[in-house]
Amino acid sequence: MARPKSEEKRTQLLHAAAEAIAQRGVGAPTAMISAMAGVAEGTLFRYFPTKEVLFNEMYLHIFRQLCDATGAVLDPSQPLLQRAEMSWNSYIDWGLAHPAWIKAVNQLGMTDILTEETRDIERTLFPDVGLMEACEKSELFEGLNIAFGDAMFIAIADATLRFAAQEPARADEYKLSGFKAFARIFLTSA
Amino acid sequence: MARPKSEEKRTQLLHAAAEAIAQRGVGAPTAMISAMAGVAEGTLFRYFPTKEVLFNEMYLHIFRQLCDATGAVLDPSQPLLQRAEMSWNSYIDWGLAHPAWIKAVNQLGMTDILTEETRDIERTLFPDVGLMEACEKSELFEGLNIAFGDAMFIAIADATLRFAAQEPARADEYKLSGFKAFARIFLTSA
Amino acid sequence: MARPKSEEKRTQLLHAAAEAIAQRGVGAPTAMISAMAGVAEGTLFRYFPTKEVLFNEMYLHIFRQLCDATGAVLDPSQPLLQRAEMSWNSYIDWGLAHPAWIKAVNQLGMTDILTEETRDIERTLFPDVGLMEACEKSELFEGLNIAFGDAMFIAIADATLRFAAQEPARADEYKLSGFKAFARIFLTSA
Amino acid sequence: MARPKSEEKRTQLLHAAAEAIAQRGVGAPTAMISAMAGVAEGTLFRYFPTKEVLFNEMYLHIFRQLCDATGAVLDPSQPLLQRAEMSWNSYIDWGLAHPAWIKAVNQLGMTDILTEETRDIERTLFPDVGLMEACEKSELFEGLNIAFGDAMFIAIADATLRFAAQEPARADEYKLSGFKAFARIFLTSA
DNA sequence: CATGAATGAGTATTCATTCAT
DNA sequence: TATGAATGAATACTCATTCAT
Repeated sequence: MARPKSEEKRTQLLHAAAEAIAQRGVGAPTAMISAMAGVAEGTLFRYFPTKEVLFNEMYLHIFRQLCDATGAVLDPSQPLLQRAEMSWNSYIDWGLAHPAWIKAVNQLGMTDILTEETRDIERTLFPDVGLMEACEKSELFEGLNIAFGDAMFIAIADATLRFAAQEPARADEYKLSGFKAFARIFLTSA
Repeated sequence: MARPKSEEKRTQLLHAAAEAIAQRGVGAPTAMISAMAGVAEGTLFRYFPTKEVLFNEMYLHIFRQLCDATGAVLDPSQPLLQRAEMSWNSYIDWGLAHPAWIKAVNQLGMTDILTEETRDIERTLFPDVGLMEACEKSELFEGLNIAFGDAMFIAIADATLRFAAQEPARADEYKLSGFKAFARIFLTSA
Repeated sequence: MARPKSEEKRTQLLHAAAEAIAQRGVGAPTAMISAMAGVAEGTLFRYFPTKEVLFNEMYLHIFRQLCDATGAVLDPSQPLLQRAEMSWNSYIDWGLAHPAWIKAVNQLGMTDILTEETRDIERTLFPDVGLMEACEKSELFEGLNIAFGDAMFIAIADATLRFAAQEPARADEYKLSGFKAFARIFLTSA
Repeated sequence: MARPKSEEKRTQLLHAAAEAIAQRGVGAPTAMISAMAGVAEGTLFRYFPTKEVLFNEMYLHIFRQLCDATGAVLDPSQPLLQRAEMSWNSYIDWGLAHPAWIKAVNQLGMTDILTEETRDIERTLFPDVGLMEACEKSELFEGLNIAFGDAMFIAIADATLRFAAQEPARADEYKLSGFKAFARIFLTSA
């Protein structure tokens, strides 16, 4: 269908929305978003029918980028440990490089603004680092939801990110320690 | 004095605020909060000068309760593993018993509404499960911020909580698996 | 009738009201006034049934003081010119000594808060400097409202006061020049 | 551009503000003002960011009109006496024709709502009737602020206006007597 | 009589959305 | 299609007044 004219403006709006949420929370006015995107107030609504739709699409847009960064480095021929570490490092690096986006996504994620549909798509998106399989095999997570592994990955990574962002000088140490901690969960032979 | 300001109303407002945030996010109207607390709109502002102050105090109030629950079970004579498990279980149990409060605290925690002062007090509050000491001794976290351990505890517990809350029938399994995973980080002999 | 207990509190409230209006205009909250008077919020309403009544009584109270100061110096045995000058000087001196009260009275005077009754009493209060008689006799004001003279006195004095207050160092010069100007109106032989 | 902001609406808001202040004082609600202007409540704030700004701009707008009326009749070739009388008459006529505006301006003028900037501009605006020069030359006002003359003009005119407005049938008599009184100050040969 | 907690109507301002240009 | 002026419902906070203590 007639996707509105400028794909560029769409992207600008998406990014502006993320930036605005990072700065002012989900209460950030649409007028602020359109201003940051360099378009008129009304234009925003030609690309997204409501603020909520904009936020949902923004969430997936950013999450997709995060997943791209995290998944791009996956080499199926490598063993789980290596793959996991590559992904971990990419995740942390991406997070450090895009603090506003991380903040926006985390903030939005706590909210009921995200629709069930968005949550469904989100689950689809996270790259298969091998944790689901590891989850299934692990006597620790036997029988539990296979997304539990990914959730741990993200939970620990986000905590790590917070400390790394606060002490940039030692970001690498946090990155490494965080991963080692994470690895112990999945890669320790009982 | 004419009538002392009612400690009960204060508490009702605090709890109403938590409930309201859980239901409608930080944009929840003060009118909704006062209604839920069973007081007049203006009364809220005799107890808390602004919405932000209310939210900050609410955050600490709830966090304090959470810490009380988590820390009450600590028995210094027990070894770290046991202490950690007791606290872990209390945390998860408390979280399952108060889903709205957990949601409110998490939501508020992502926000810039919390002042630096609130954050400072928060750090003071979390009970000493022994993770800071473990952090310092661990070769994993050597030299890093000693709050990293507590952060991991909370990050993993919150992730666990989310899954447990979603599948209440297996809450105990999640609780146990979550703890085992956490324990591997701190209690694995390298 | 049972005038409420403390005449002192009544006066404090009156003065506090004047001060509050000077500082914040007629929108000054009753709570501010009671605080400035050193009494509880509710106490104000035991002395004055409404804010408007308080303001009306305050207006007359202050105006009465002003008139006392202006009229006290009148010596009926002196000729008009001297009497007028004495009064003029007292008015200006009193105004310079009580800037907040002048401000409050002027501010309130422009407002519809003052009742017709208050206005009536006010007219009664201004001391008879002799201007009414001078008015009647003057071919200038023949047949016009005899209060016109007092109004001129006050109008010119207030303007003088504004300049004198702004340049306190030359207050005396303004006082003298203002009076001379005023005198030309009434005391010039056509 | 979508639609230019309407200069007409701006003016309507300005006039509505004056009318509202005349009727209800500076506490007049913005909702009342927008209603009187025939626009939506929110529209007011697209033209003036705050009520205070609106009031300041209104003050200057009205004062400018008053000055235009008063100054338009000035003919530099005429002697001071004639010029002053022309201006005086215009002032009184304008005031009688726009009682609400006069009331609004006087009310606002007593208030701290007017900024220092507004006061500065105001001083700039009053037409040069020749009183400043007369002030300088007069032995009466020698060395004093040259604005003293204008202040007297306005003070006496406003007092005159009040009486004239109250007895419209004799407005002309007040107008003439007021001017004669004023003239004695400046135009009496010592 | 004095107090100050409680009230709820009232107010300035914001903001998502619409629509005339 | 893009714009931004216009809208009015929604919201945080204030304040005169009441009344239980």
